[in-house]
Amino acid sequence: MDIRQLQTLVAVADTGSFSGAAAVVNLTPSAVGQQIQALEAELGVTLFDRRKRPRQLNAKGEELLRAARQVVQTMTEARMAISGGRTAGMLNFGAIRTVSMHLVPQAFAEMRDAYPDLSFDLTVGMSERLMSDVAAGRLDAALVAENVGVPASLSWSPVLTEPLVLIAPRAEAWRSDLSLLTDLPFIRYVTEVPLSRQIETELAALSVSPREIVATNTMPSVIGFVQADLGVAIVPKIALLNAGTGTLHTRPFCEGAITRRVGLVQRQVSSRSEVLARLRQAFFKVAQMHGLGAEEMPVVDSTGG
Amino acid sequence: MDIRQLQTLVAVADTGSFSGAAAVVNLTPSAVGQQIQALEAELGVTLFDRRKRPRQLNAKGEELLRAARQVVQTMTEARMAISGGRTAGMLNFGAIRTVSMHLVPQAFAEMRDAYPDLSFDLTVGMSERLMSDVAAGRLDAALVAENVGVPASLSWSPVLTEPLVLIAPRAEAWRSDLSLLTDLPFIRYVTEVPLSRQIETELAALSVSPREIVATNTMPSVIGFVQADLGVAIVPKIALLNAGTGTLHTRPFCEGAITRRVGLVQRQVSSRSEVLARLRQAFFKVAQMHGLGAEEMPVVDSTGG
DNA sequence: ATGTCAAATGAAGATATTCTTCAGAAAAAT
DNA sequence: ATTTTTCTGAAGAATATCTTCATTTGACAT
Repeated sequence: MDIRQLQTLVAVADTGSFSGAAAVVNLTPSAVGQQIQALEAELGVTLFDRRKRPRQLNAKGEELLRAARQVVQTMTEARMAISGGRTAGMLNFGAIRTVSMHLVPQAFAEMRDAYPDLSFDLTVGMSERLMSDVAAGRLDAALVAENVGVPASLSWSPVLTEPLVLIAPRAEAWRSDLSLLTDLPFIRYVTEVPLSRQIETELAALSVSPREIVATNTMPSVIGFVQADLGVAIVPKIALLNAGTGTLHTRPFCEGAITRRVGLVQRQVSSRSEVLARLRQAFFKVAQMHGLGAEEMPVVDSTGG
Repeated sequence: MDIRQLQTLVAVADTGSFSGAAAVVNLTPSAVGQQIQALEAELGVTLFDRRKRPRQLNAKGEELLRAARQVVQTMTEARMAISGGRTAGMLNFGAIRTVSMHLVPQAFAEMRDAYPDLSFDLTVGMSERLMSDVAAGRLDAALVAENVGVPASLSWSPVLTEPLVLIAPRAEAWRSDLSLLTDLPFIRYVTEVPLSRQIETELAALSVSPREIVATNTMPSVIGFVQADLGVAIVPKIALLNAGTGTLHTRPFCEGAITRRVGLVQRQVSSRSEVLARLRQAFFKVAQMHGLGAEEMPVVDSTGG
């Protein structure tokens, strides 16, 4: 089965006639008919209702058509990716809020030299939403948290490992972890993102049930409450890049054992894969500058050009 | 470009050698080499690093390999779907909670006659999660709410339209909609599912801000609170099938204008599509028996067998 | 180094496929 | 009824793909 046959099937479905399709794929109508016949012979079924005159796909034909569209789509993407790839134009990128403020802009800046004709559109959202936007093609890629279900058509690869840190007012620096969490009020971060669930889970695992005094749903306000001497909180280290840490006491939570991984999701087959491989490197570099590096630096394979 | 060429590329990647691949695809090593060369010629690039001896894919080769795997996968599915389809064995199905109790079991019962060798595994969850499970292949299909992002590889088609109804204690039946919502306490349904967001939105659109007295996160408990005379609530009509409505006053919310559509998600290309088309019909039938029918009954195209 | 060996490439010929051309049939449009 | 458009079929040319067999290549062990 040749992909060109699938392409002509798509053309037939789109134009509504064999001869129309012939014009689209630059063949004679006869050749189009033969290709369709070849498909029918190979599958052992008829694809068209040949009694009606505007030839109409039957159920099996529709079935094959859906597959054909998908195959043609991925092969077109793959061809583009292989022959140079789209290294210019708008790259639609998504990121979760914590990394959207410093990490992403700095990584984008790193890219300016290598790809001067590339521009960026950044969408901030929650991991699940960003993931489904990538799957649907509305985004080219996104930086999202780990542990969200990844469809088979997407790939997730780690970019940075954020430690979770315990923050408290300066004056309380002398206390132990346990004392901070049980003797001082706890500022809870309540949203629907995986991060807030993860913090809850980790606390429960340590059998710590802190006295809650304030619950808020934005990271800056969590930090603000701690700075205002109202209690302690657990936040990803990167969130502290925004606020001056002068008035805060910061320490790794659970000796840095509790971390949260953030990675790049993209479609398995994407015409942007070259740019994205480069972007991933840039993220690594910037993450390491902030002491958030993941396990190992990715290698770019530049052979076969 | 022939799909067999992509298949041999996959075989080469899997076995690690041309001759190994030759055995897999039932060809001579020479033919395998020629197929790879044909691919390279068509794309105008080299795919393998030919200096090293266990031939290794280069970057472009890996790119094509990902596309090839995807193409082979979808064509295999499509072939199965076309040649009879998998109408026996375990069908992994997902559903949101409200429909999992009556609608789904009844629809499954409808299927027993047509497909006696088919068995069902039902997973209950939230729409987003179910959707990503379908995309990842862990489920064959699922019944989920509308308005969640649908990846391009999936299709969503409506199955039932649930009206949202206002429920109140019997004694308050004389009140107007507005009076019920503003003069009586409101039992809020707070979860992360789209339904609870939708209810909030609709209330806000009507400029109604009810006095909240209780917030709870399960549908049976919402109904329980109303039955206990604590206030009014807004729930999908289908949720009332569980509880006896004897003690409740029920009326359409906004004259039935506010509805919530539930539909079937499945992969665009699936070897189960025949069974799923039939199942969708069964859902329609059962939904109409409960007065929840969507716009129109789907037509099954049974030609071309 | 050098020989050995499995594996990949290359050339040649047989086979199969896929295209175009042209003629005929069949449905739609005038 | 006639024209027009659209599809099918046969024949032959052009192309592609397979197998066979000889040759070359690179890895590995001696």
